[in-house]
Amino acid sequence: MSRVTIKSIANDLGISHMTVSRALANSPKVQKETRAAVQKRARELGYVKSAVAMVMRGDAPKIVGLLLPNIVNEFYARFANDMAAACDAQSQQLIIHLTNDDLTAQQQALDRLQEVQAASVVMVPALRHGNEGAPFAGTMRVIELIRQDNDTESTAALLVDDGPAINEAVTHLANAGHKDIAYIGANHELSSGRNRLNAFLRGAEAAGLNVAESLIRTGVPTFAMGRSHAKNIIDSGTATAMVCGGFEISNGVLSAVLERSNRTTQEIAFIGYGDPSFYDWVDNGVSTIQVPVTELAERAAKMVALEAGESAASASFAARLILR
Amino acid sequence: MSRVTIKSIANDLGISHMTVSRALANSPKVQKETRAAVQKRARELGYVKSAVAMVMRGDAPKIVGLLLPNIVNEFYARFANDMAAACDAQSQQLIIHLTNDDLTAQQQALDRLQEVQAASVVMVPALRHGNEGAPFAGTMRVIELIRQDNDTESTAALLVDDGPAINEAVTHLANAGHKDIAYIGANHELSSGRNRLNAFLRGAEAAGLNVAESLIRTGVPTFAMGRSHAKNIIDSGTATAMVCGGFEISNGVLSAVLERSNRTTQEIAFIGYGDPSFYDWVDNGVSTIQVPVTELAERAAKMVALEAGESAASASFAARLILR
DNA sequence: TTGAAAGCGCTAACAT
DNA sequence: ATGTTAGCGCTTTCAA
Repeated sequence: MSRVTIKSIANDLGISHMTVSRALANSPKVQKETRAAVQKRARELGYVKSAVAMVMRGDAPKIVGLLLPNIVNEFYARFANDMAAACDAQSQQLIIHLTNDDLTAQQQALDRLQEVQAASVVMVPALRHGNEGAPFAGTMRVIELIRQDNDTESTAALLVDDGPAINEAVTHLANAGHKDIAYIGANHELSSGRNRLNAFLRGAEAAGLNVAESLIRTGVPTFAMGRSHAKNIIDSGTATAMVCGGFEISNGVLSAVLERSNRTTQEIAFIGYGDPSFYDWVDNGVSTIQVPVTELAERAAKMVALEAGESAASASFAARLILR
Repeated sequence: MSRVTIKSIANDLGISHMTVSRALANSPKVQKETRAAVQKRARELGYVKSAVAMVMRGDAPKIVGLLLPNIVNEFYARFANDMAAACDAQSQQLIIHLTNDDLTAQQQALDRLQEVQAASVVMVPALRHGNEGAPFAGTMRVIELIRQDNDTESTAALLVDDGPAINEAVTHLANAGHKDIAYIGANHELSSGRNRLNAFLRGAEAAGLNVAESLIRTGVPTFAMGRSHAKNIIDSGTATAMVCGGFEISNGVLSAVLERSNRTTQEIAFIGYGDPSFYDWVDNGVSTIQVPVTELAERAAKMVALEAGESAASASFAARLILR
């Protein structure tokens, strides 16, 4: 019941393991009949070439790592889905690790991937606070997704150019008569968080709005964070509209909006971030900032398919404001 | 720039590679100072033990395969998420392959996993039609999820006992006055599909309903399939309620229901399958058959953690009818 | 046309 | 306490 190897096949057939190796590689230097016989026997025995041995010999292992905070949020799920499909097409193995935006978990995952000699890692970098060390990925090709770690600006990144869309969202709300617009978004330790907030502020300024400080809420981007800030803002009655800057946050805010809308007649406008399919189905359609998942995943797949030497170039894809 | 190995460290330090090996394993048989020196140098050089070499030596590779039709449907996403978390905790690598319910893709994925010596595979088996061969997984431990392939009834399976809940769903609709209830579900080539349909039929019979054949729709369980059958049923006006038997189907049916509800005042009752979080948010809450994802994933994680020898026992978890 | 040897990184089993 | 050898599965190089 042990593994079928070229040696065991060779033994079985009473020939050398090299002949088996050549026969399985369809080498013309082995007798036609022997070749056929070997291939037949290999099939019968259920022989599978050991990728492990090949890697030991020096073949680049076809392994891609994917590090995500979670895989339930539809943005991450879609990205993982598209990456998995692309990897299947490129006969790469996709190894997924969850970080929950935790640095320790992230580093552990990176270590594991190094152990198996993963060639590339696509990761949503976890947030670092001050003195914590930068993630270490050894010789693996790293592609940062959505966010960029401050200390690794040399590594390739796939970012979302969401500034214009966020700006437009604010303008849209202002044009609709909203004077008090709140922003709930990811903390500004990462460039993406800062950029989103800045886009919001610029939009407000352009619309001639004065945004109270209490209406700017940033923090670790989680469902719970979005939900609690949204509840707080709604209950305080200090804003008539909210703009989100983060996938999880957006869902959290949405849940708060829906819950509160059952109690009061007071409507609060809300523009989400990310575009899970159900945003079209909820509450007569949720307006949102749509992030180009497919493009991101396609580009990521191309980058992990690059040869060992080639270096991947960063890229940025535009987000779109979807009004419903 | 090449990989740091025990040999390269040994060279660097002018000692034998075995001393390095022992030092890194914290063996007491090596001088305390040497041990410390080696460990320090290894850290400096960024040494990572090669999992590949360990597997070559005979260590069981800590690799788990996960084969899903897709990873976007929230049930699969949640399962993958929980499995990934569990695997991280058990220091296993989780390799995900998408099958799209296609047999060829499924077999390719299985072959890849055999190549890397995956110890276990958790898979939602793709549907087979008649003469197609059974999936071949070599010596890997196979755990079938949700559905069970007819020809592999010996392999372990994690199933959902949804009969009672489906039955209850029909009863509930009948009690609410519905006389014409449609069923849209997975095809009956797999036991799960048959079971669901049977549960529906038994429920209808118990309620004294005579279900027209045109109201029973089964087929390959996809979003599009559910959507088109639902549209057709709604437009024909032959039913006042629908029950779903499949995750993707359920979302497809829901999309049709929502689309049609914008045009007519005629309400059609609908009981979904699976419980993505947004079912609570859509259309004042969608009633559904809730499948115990967490329990399934937990059990799956336990099964893949078993030693090579131990065999995993099948299990079944009860689904619940959630009324909203 | 076939076979034998060597080596990828690692450790158990023997030397020393 | 440290070093040497051998072997896991495979292919490249060299020999017959």
